[in-house]
Amino acid sequence: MDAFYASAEQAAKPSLRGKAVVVGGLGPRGVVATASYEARRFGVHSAMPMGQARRLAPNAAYLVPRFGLYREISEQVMGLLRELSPLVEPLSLDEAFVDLEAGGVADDEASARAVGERLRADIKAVTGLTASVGLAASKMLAKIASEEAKPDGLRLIAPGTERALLGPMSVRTLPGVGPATGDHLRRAGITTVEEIAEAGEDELVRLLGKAHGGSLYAMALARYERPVVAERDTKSVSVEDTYDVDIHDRVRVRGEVARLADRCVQRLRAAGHSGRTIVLKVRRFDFSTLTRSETLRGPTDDPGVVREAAARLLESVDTTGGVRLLGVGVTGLADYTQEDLFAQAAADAGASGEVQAESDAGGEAEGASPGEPGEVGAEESAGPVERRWAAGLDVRHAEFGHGWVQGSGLGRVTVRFETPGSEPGRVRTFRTDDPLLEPAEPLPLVERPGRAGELPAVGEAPSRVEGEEVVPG
DNA sequence: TCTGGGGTCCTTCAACGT
DNA sequence: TCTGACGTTGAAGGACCC
Repeated sequence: MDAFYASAEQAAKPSLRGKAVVVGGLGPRGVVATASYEARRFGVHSAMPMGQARRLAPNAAYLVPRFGLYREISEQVMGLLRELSPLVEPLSLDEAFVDLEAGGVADDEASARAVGERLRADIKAVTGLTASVGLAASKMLAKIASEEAKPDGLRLIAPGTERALLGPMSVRTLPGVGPATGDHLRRAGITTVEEIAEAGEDELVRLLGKAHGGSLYAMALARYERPVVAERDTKSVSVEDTYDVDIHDRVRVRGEVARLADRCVQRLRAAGHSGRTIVLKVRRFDFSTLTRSETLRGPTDDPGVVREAAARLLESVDTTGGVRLLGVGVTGLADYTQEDLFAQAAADAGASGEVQAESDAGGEAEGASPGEPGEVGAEESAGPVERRWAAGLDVRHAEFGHGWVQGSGLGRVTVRFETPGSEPGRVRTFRTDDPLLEPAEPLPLVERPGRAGELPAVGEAPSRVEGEEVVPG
């Protein structure tokens, strides 16, 4: 999908169409998740500190991400892909590989193009958003093709033309070559893909190690082929928080670690997993990051056990000077727990109460949208609940209807009243505690057809390929 | 007002068992 | 009994991706 989060926001908010939109963390330490193409013209790009983005594009709309909405759109798109082939490998919410051959698509250029174009049309019809398709003989090439196709295009790399195409490209084009590897290669005098091929496998392995060097060499020769894997097992679950201000108070650090452990276990359980290795992550005031881990005798999904392990690990970490980030993770996942194996009876009596009591001290209401970043809600502090309205979130006003938060502060919240299907709407300002104003769910970007078949093309042979692969037989 | 969050994979080193 | 080779595991860190 093209500039996925930003495009979704533009589709949801008519007044933002054609405007610079930046989605990401809005706090003092936020970074850009996605910038619309209009914002990119100002030099704003993913992973850029939000402060820098605001300096470059002061008039852009800055919005908090709404993962619930993106997930829904993603599922629609993945559904279209699965109609194309049983072999669909999602890479993220907005990207996936599809093995067209496994879907019975004829192995010729015209057929592939036809499928790709129909897919793009179907995605547009179902989600209202544009997608780009890369077609090639391997995942790596399909990915490069899709990058070249953006925005809103299709690119096919014909068999036999791969090396000529890749040769002059920067090594950074290859997936897996980031800033560090790029630098490493540059110091060795290698800046293009062709130069990787010329250097030879031994030299690449010497420079980058067996795995990385070997795969990069294969990529440069366009010989890097890995199958599309539909079902990937999750290997770890983790949660982490960056704090607006460094935490110095050791007691507070302990408290945060306990909270993170609980949140991690919630996620672990929701995924139906347990895990054996507990990992604590600490990023200190100077951005140095360290991890400490401990492997238990057996897998657990007990919040108390994870919390205690995380607390033990914290004892070996010096936090004087302050910490900016804390995280707790679990790896070595299993789908049973040590506790399952015995003491089930005892657990029924005691442990179930424990589980309830601890995960949400603030009550059970969190279940619906736990910890969604930027959600409207109370800080976990004592005292009266002050509602915070994050920019971009949906709201409903009893009198004016559906809208979204344009901004808030000084006890006021500004709302623009519009919906995906409406004209750009009017803006009104309310007190943050206005009883007529409440958080709302996102509206669908496209009017649901309701009666299937009314829209002719949809469902014909939809799918979407951000990368796809046709493994040569 | 530099640098998020949630992942994956790889490398290195140490400890341990055979 | 000592030593070395080798495989496996665990711990820690780094690079990369979206």
